Amino acid sequence: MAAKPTKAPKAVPGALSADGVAWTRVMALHAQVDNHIERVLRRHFEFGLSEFLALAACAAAPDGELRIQELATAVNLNQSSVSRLISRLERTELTERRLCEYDRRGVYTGITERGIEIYRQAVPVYETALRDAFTQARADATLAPLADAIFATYAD
Amino acid sequence: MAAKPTKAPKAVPGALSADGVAWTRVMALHAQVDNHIERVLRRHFEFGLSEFLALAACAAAPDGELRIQELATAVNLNQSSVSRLISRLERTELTERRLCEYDRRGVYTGITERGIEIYRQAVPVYETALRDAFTQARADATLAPLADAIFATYAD
DNA sequence: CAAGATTGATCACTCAATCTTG
DNA sequence: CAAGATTGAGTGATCAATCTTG
Repeated sequence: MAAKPTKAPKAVPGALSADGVAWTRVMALHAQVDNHIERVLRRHFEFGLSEFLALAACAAAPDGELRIQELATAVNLNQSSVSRLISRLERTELTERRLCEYDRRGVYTGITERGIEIYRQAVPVYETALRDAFTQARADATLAPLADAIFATYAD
Repeated sequence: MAAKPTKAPKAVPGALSADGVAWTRVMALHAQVDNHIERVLRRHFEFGLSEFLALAACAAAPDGELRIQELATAVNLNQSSVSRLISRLERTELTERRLCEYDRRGVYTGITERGIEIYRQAVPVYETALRDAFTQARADATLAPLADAIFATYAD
């Protein structure tokens, strides 16, 4: 979004701005990495990325439990989607619904012992899939600089 | 648990690496921007982001036409999804199927005059939605540095 | 048989409506 | 009435299978 000094935008009708092009790269990178992680997770477990993120969020929370709204933020989905997501996780005993005593409208989604065990197995699979996907993406000259920038931004 | 009150109590078995955290930010940013653009496009037109990207790809191609595989790369979807995508675009006369004379297995998806007109109207809507989404995302301290890095990477 | 495209079945996500509780 | 969660209906994306052509 930084102002570009002395470059006139292309007058070609239908041409995207520099920012538009940048976002196009982000979408491409995201699609590639996301698809790869999704496939790898489903190949090894009985769930995909949304379920993994939900388990991760619960595992990191106090008492291993979170409410629908909190989970929605953590997995980037809405209430409705999360309600169905935790129904899937519950079917395989990875999480369980716990009633909230102080506000009976609320429902806690708590990760089970089995859920913790499976999640721990999934973490290294996820991390490996992520690294592999990025290695693959770096082969694309248009994506390599973006891949580098992302990790550099959050390198501690 | 919690036997060490010192530093790094997050050395828990289920903790994500720095790269893992970085990708979490990317997913959050992508979800927010993607959702916003999708909603804005559908509010103004009769299609969403995938259709917009397909129109953009065709508009930028020689003769305004592309084959399924090329479109699949441009919009980050597979053959099957693109086949249905162009069926939708065809229903509203934004594109048309053109047979390939030299390889009758192939099919060209060509943007129509009407498609070009609508696409030109959509570009500024898309660009504005993109900027608005990023402005919103920058309000989140964990996403701001990523937002900056993305545009800086392609600002040449 | 391989490559390109389409179709049937299935699934995850979304919106809108509904139900319950504060 | 507002907030939190769930459910019904509809859509877009995917896999696998199929059809056609090289």
